[in-house]
Amino acid sequence: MSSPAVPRGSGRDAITRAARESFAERGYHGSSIRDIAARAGLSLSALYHWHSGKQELLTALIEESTAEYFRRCDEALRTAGDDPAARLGALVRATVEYRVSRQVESTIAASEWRNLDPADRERLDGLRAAASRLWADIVADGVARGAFACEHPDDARRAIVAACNAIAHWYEPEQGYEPDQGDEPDRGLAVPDLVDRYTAIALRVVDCR
Amino acid sequence: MSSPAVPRGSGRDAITRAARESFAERGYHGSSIRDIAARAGLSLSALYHWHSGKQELLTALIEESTAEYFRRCDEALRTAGDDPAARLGALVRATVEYRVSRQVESTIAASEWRNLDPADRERLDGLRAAASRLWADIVADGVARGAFACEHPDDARRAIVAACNAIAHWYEPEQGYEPDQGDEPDRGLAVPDLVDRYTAIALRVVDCR
Amino acid sequence: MSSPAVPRGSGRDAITRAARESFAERGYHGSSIRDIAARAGLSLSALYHWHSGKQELLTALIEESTAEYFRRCDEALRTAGDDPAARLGALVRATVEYRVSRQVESTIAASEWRNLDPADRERLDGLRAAASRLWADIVADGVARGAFACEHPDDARRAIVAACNAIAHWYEPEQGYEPDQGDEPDRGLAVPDLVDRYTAIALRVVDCR
Amino acid sequence: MSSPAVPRGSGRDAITRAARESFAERGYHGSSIRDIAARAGLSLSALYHWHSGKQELLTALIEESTAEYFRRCDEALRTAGDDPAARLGALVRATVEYRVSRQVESTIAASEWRNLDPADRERLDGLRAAASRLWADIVADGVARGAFACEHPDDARRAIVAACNAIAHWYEPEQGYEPDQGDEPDRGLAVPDLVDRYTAIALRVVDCR
DNA sequence: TATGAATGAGAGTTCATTCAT
DNA sequence: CATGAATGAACTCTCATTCAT
Repeated sequence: MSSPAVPRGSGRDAITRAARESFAERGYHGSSIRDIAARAGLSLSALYHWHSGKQELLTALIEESTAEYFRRCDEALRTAGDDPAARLGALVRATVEYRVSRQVESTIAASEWRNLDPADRERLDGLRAAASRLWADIVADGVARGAFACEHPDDARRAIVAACNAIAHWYEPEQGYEPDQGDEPDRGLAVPDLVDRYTAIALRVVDCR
Repeated sequence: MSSPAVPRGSGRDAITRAARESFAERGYHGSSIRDIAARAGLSLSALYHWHSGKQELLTALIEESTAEYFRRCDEALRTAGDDPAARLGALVRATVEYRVSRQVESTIAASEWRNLDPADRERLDGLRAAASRLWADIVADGVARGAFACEHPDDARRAIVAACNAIAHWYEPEQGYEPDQGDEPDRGLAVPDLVDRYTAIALRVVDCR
Repeated sequence: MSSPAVPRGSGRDAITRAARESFAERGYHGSSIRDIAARAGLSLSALYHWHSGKQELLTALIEESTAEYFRRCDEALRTAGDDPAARLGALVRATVEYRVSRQVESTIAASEWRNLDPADRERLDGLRAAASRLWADIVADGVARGAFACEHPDDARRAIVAACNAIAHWYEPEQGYEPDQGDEPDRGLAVPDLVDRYTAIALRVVDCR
Repeated sequence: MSSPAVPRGSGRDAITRAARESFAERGYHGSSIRDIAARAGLSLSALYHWHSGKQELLTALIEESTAEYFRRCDEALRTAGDDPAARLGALVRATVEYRVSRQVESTIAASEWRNLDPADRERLDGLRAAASRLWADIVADGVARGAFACEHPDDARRAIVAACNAIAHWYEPEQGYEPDQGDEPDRGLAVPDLVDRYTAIALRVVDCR
């Protein structure tokens, strides 16, 4: 009847995309796989042809996104040298860029973590803890070397991470569809500028000399 | 037959409590009204005797919690005088105290906001925006009067709010059940100390002179 | 609209009855719980109000029927005295009466045994083996005491049991709805007569002197 | 990629074999056509290339097996002479040999008969009735000629048939994989011996002089 | 020959809710 | 006040089958 919205053979991506949208809008438990399949322009059965179920859709999404975050952190720190401020800035940059480029996925990861199945959650909890350690080590090092003067490094770290993460909740990309709707001054802020701003904030939070 | 877990007449509260627990653990869509009734030690029908439905349980919880936040902000600002730093500190205190004393409810409010029914959501959106304005006005005022030197007041505001809000995700109250298990240095930190720490962070974020 | 086929509160039995019918007609996997609920004149949800699921319907049916068989065997042997022929006759009577009075359930038990869930199956396998031993002991005893002259007691036992069990496949109770349709001479044979016939056969199979 | 488990061109048989296994293990409605294809080491589409569907797999299996039973009965009776005992023995032999050599198929035929589609079922019902008549005629003849003294020929016939048919439920072929595991005395009994035993039983059941 | 992609119908089960008492 | 009984809609997932290549 109507021309098929999805070209033959490309069902997998269509479903992944639809799942991402639906999880973002309604949450995991609020999303029905019927809705996901419909969004993808496919039948319910096609979804099961490509994926093993609803849980797998969530797991794949979160896992891929979390892994990317780690890759970004790793790369950023590898080229950051030894200076605590530079290292802190590198991590801020990695986090901000991740939160902006993976705005939807990173938000889903944050809010639907508990809906991972236990085995996957445990595995990924490891990654999370490792990330937390990256931040903690840098702050501790900065304090130890007298670069950072903050009295409560753990709170500083948490504050910085929370601030960076929150970006995904409000940021709207540069070239939006409705540029005239300019009631939000930071709409369309370029990412490098955003990184600079949050790096500055982070350095103040740790009280960098 | 079995001794009633719930004293007569206190059914309403028992249900409210059970709903709070369940929403916190599994989210709104992940919670079943049967599970809530069971947690409360009551029958499904008793739940409907006291409340009009699942939606109402969520709305009441979020509304009450959000209203309390506003009361706290209001009171804090009323006694804060005119100094920008003092006013910012007052708002930080109100927010931190709220996030700690209403740890569970405030988290639910944040994550289940989208599941409010449209009418309620719209109404409460107004409160949210008002809160955002409280913060924004204080920061703007501080910048205008030269008390705060930060270049990007909106980002500063967002960072502070995010940091304060995040407290609910990790804070564990003072008198825990296992005080010896001291592997988390900030476990059981007293609330006034917490307020001081986050006030200091906030002042650094706005670059207060 | 139409008067309810099922009086309030009596849903449990209606469903049990419907499940028995459906399992008998179509087998376990061939029966849908939608069909079972419809046969019972109830909604799908009512089925789940009374039972925990399809599996439980099968298990309850088979378990109850199997237990009854054992009760019958037990009682029959308790009053049978010591004579091997009498004891064999007692077991034949118990089996025939069971197969006739529980015609449908016993057939389901036989054909759907493999669809029990593993835990239940294992438990009931114990009962089955015990029944087999009852038969085997009697035949062995009769042979040992020279009462039975058959050369292959295991085959004799199996033949007798198979013959008794098969009754459920063809027997039609005495007062049928259409007594004129007399093309089957044994239709409506009285149970005591049936017992006598099969007792005689059993005694010939073991070659009773 | 992977070495094909199934040699080219032998797909048809592989599927028939797999269907037989699956129907035997799980029953018709409990078997999925996907599982059958997987067992056969073929794709779902290959199954449909060779067969027209699930129903046909069942029909073919039952039909072929039932036809073979008739061939065996026919042949056995053709060479059996006129003596009632010899003729009864011939039918016992045909049945036992069939039940042993087609152990799996004959069991499926018995238990899945109702799942044949109506047209096929009706046709094959004719064969069944004819078989029943073969037995009945022989018994009646023996009784009429004074060779068999049993009082209830129909019950005798049913008992004999049931006993022979039951063999398929317990018999284990001669050359098992673990011949030492001799806890079942009749394991591996040679077929001619089995035939002798059941012939003897049958003759006792009809009370042959 | 043989395949991977796609489908509609239906499976068992759980949901929030209402009714009769 | 409070209950057990009952419901219809929706859920995730599997089914046998067909299509396009």
